[in-house]
Amino acid sequence: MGRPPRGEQSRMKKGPWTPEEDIALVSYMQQHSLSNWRSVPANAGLLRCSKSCRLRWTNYLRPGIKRGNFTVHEEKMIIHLQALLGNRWAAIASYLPQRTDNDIKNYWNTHLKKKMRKLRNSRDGQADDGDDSTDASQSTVPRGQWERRLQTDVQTAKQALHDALSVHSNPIKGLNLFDSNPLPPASPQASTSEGYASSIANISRLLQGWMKGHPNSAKNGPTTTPCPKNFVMNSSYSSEDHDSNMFRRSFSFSSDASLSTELQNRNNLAHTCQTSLSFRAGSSSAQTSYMHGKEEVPAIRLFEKWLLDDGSMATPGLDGIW
DNA sequence: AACTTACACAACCGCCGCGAT
DNA sequence: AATCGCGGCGGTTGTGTAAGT
Repeated sequence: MGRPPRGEQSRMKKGPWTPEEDIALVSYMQQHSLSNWRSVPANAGLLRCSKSCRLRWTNYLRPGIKRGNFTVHEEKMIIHLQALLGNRWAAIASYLPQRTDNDIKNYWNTHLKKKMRKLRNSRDGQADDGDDSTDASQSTVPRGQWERRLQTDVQTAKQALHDALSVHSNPIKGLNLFDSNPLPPASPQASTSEGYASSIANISRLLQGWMKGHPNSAKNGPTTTPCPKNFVMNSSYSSEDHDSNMFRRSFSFSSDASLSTELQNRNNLAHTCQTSLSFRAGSSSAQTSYMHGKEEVPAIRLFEKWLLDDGSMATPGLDGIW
């Protein structure tokens, strides 16, 4: 194999992706089953490194990604999964299949971290000291206190995750987190997706412009314009479209990529559950939950039970954020 | 209107784990 | 067992835009 020569690497393009590049990548991804990312840039005719292509695909172009503001439900999930798992955004993202880890990470860093800090300060009656840590890992706390705090945090996480999973009468006893229909926004403000919408709208408009100039699009009316195989660009884009629906109207795919994505996410969930159990195994206060008599309980069931049982938990300070 | 600041999000960088050789 | 390349992850930076002065 071998790395690309330095000179070649330096010729790689950086910075924001253009609509043409997006189209090239989407087109390639639709026509080829992905064997390795390394071959993608050359085969798709892109002057990008494989990493950049992978990132662009997974964080932006991949079908099934939900754009726009986070719902209260999602927000709760993130906050408490973060308390539970730490900054393991990929693991957290596996619980929110339509969101990317990058998206969640950004949302945490720009919104939730501040929110949590504010909350903590108001609870502790302290001024904002700029301390970003929000989990049980604060090293300044003495060990005994740290353990109690960890227990409290875990307890808090359990309660709130329980709340989050129960929102909108979610008929779970199991983790039914894969509803393909996004929950309705909790407030009119939350329903606006201007930030993403504007950027996607821009891309869509640029794509339209590009398609107009494209020979294949000549004489085509405002209907769908076949571009690559399996890839259809709908040029009747409306700026009133929202979130992923808008995106789907701009890019519609005939493959079942989103389905496979969901299946993958389900696998990720199972993996995450196992990971979480391993995580907890490191905590002396949590090890007993592994033992359910002599019965061997599947990891996912155990984790589910751990999350959802014990409904009498206090949620110190977390109510009232929303 | 011009400039500055804050914010949101996209993209990059560096590290790590894993599998292949 | 050691090495290498790839893919994935989390932290950080860059960039465009909105809000404020």
